[in-house]
Amino acid sequence: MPRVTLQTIADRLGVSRATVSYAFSRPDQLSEGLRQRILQVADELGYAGPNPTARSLRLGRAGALGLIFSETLAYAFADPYAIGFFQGLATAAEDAGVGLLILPLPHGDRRSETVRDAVVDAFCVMSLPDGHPALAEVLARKLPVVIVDEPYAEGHPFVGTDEPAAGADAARHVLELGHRRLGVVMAGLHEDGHSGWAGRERQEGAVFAAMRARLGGYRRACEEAGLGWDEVPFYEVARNSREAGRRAGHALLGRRPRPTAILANTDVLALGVLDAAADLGLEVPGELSVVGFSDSAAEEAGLTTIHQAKQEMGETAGRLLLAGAGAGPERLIFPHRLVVRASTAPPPAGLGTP
Amino acid sequence: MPRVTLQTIADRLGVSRATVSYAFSRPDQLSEGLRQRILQVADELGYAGPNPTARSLRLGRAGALGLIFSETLAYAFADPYAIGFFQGLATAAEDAGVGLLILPLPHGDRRSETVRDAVVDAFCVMSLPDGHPALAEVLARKLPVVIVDEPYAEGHPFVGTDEPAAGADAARHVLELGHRRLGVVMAGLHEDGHSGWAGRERQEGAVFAAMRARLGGYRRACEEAGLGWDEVPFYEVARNSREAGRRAGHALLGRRPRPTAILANTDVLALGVLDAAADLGLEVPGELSVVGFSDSAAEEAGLTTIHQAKQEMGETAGRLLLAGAGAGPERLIFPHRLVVRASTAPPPAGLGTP
DNA sequence: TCCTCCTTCTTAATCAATTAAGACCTTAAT
DNA sequence: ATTAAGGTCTTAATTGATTAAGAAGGAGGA
Repeated sequence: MPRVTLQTIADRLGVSRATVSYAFSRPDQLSEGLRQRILQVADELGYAGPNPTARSLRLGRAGALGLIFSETLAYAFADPYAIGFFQGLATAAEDAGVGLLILPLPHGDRRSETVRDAVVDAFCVMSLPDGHPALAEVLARKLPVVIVDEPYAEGHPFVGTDEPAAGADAARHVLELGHRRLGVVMAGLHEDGHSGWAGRERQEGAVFAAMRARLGGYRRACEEAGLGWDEVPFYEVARNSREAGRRAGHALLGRRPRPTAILANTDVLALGVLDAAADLGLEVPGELSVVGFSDSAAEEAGLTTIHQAKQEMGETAGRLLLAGAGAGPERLIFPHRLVVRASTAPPPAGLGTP
Repeated sequence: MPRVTLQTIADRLGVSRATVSYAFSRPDQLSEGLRQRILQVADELGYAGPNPTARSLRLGRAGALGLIFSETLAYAFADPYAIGFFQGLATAAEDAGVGLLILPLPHGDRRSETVRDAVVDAFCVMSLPDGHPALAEVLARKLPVVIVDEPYAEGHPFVGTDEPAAGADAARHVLELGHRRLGVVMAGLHEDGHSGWAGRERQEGAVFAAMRARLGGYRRACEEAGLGWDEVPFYEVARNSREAGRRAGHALLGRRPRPTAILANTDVLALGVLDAAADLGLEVPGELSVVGFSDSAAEEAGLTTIHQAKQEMGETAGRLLLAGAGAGPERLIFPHRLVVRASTAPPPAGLGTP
């Protein structure tokens, strides 16, 4: 079966290609009778309608927003924070009648033309590590771009959180409750798959800028409270999963003196820490306080966390992109908020502020 | 700033357009020296690389898989079953180096050209109600298609579950435990936003075919156990949310005689029913048994449910689509499995099988 | 009768690439 | 010296549409 195009139909009816095009896209440009005949012949020939790619080329618009994410798609869909953001982005796309093209980045160093070949009108870049080649590929496309959370790139529209302040708020909360023995667990610092205790070097060398900044916030709050950062055990995990959080929880809670408060990088991790506490028969918040981050899986578990306006961030990013490049290099920092629930309380008697 | 195309660069260097094209896509077709000069000029002129749309047109492939979903995107991202499926689909897309284009369907009857204009190589249609116009629009595109779960359309590749059997398995489980007083809550039967008790008519007239079939499974098991279907209170909810499940739970548990077992259409709904039981101080599974569906949010809650191979279904759908239309009208029914956890047990003494 | 205005359709330029086939020149072998 | 083979670049066809401008014809008014 040969391809059926506008021309096929035109030839069959002895009219010009333009006429057939008008029959589909501008009914008022031709007589109703001819239009009906065209539509009928199109149907008989099994014409699938004007080719979208050709249309796209001619009209100069793709009708889609590209979304770049550092993790595999499967992983992205498993992260509640990301999903919240996607929901917002999707809402904006929906309102504008454009699609959302999720672009897989090959995980190894397998070269890919994904970004180069993506048929999109704009790109949303989310959570890429410092120096990830995909950012350069995106910028090379010279389309409107907005970067979400990381990496920090001068001169490009950005949507994110005041990470140092948010991190400090989380830490300050338990410090003000009187805790002096903190522990920290973070996911998403590096891409090398390493899990375990992390010293100064791995902390400061984290390739995900937002997490590095968040960590800086934790640290500043501790130091301002007179707590030496080196006294705070720091556990790094490769994956943001509940199970990883549990293992980290066991590591942290196995230390002597045992921490009375644990700060987790994400809610999912925090839930894992709660699992570990349950394994050990530790009462939360009586014997252990836990703080999460993002308010993405926290409510039902009664987790104290930092709330982020994920959906609004997504919607805003979407609207920025759809408004085109004219918007200029805006830098939108969304407000966060400490949400105190049932996972934090003052430390057990005798273990708090002297 | 005028557009920079291959031709611009060709003119600047006094070479042909073809040569410039080769410089980008087939380096072995020209001397390294010229190639470098071309690349340099391209850089100087701010050339963004070969236009993907034009490329797509010429090559006859879009590099994307279209995904159609009946709900708004925001809602789709909130449904764990859908997310599981997406993960699988995304994995397949990732492996093939193509993107996943999520297409918003306008919710009202606002006409849209989304499907007609989507630049994709194939479509995955998921959970559309009977007679939804989007299916016709998709079929009109004459691209490879696979339908997931619903609607049932003869002659098109299908990926789904044996819903009648799965529904029956869920019901039979509690019936075999000895329960005689059942209650049912289901989401996703209609699109009219109605919540409340649903009689024969609304049950049999459900526009979502898979849910209709699942319901039929519940019913058959009951009747085979000698239980009249009309004796089983049936509550329908408009949205698949935990909160809706809770309200339905209160309605069902407010009846006298009170049901000793409740079958829920989805895990999310089942969690809501558990909330309602907790509100009423009912012990689960001592005083009430609850069965969910999909095994999407069930594990941590200890919920008995029907496990579905969401991810494999997604991966398979993706591979079918990427293999092209040659695959023929396959009909793949994935196995399901009753997973018994801590939310089901025999009914309280005296309330079970005579 | 002549002019104007519509309606309906056609002409042809344009969107931005890819690629088979051919032309031209150099090198090496016979 | 002749021929074949390679390497390098060009020509031109092709992908499938959109749309401004123009042409042809008929209707209506002066």
